Amino acid sequence: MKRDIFQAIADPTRRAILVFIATQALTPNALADEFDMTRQAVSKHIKILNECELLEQKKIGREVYYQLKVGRMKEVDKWLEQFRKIWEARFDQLDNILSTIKKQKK
Amino acid sequence: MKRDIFQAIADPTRRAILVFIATQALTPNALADEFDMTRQAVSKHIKILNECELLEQKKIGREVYYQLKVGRMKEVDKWLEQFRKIWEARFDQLDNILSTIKKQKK
DNA sequence: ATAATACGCAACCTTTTGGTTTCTTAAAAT
DNA sequence: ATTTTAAGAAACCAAAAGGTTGCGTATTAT
Repeated sequence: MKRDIFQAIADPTRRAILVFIATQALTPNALADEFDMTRQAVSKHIKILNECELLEQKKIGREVYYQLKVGRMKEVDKWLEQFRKIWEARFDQLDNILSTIKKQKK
Repeated sequence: MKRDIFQAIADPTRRAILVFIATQALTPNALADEFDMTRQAVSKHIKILNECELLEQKKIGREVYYQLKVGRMKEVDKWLEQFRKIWEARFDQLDNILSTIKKQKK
């Protein structure tokens, strides 16, 4: 289904899950307790995050612990970089649109 | 429809549009030329980006020029910060999951 | 004055999303 | 040995997403 990390973080529940498992490993049930939805719904989100390779998992007995593979977040950071360059360089952001239109006109 | 910036950047076409208008102001028609879709489809994306206050616009005659309000991207950057802290602090990322499970157990 | 162009809006259609309930399997507890 | 618990998988459903075509209006060109 060709999912990417941008789609993964688009959903607010998924973003909340990511924050939860950023610093601790949790099971689907533990996560479901935190949100007002069934475990299966949470599991679906986990599945999506997993497809994006955002998770580490460790099975202990019948429990599965999931944790964020935090390094994968760098992908978003990297995409953002191109804009960061602009907002850091641009002091007079106001009326910038005027100048860039002018540039095109000539 | 309660859209936020994370949903705005979830769509690959929209991400491409954002890059295009980051450094220059463009009209919907000019953008539609760049993508394999109708102007109306592009306009819908623009509408969504606009709802997220990601755009500046300037009407000149019958043309409307859109440009990225680049500062709004800081919102994503800000969200990423909590993870950046972690990936910068964590040298031994491998087997981290083991230690965080252990922490819970005690 | 008339025709052409740029744009936004609305109706419509198909696919994807986010949730549910139900079922099965594997491990743990009694 | 039997029951309970954790979790993934499947079937199903309503709502949202992403696209299309067609229409109305404002501005520009002839």
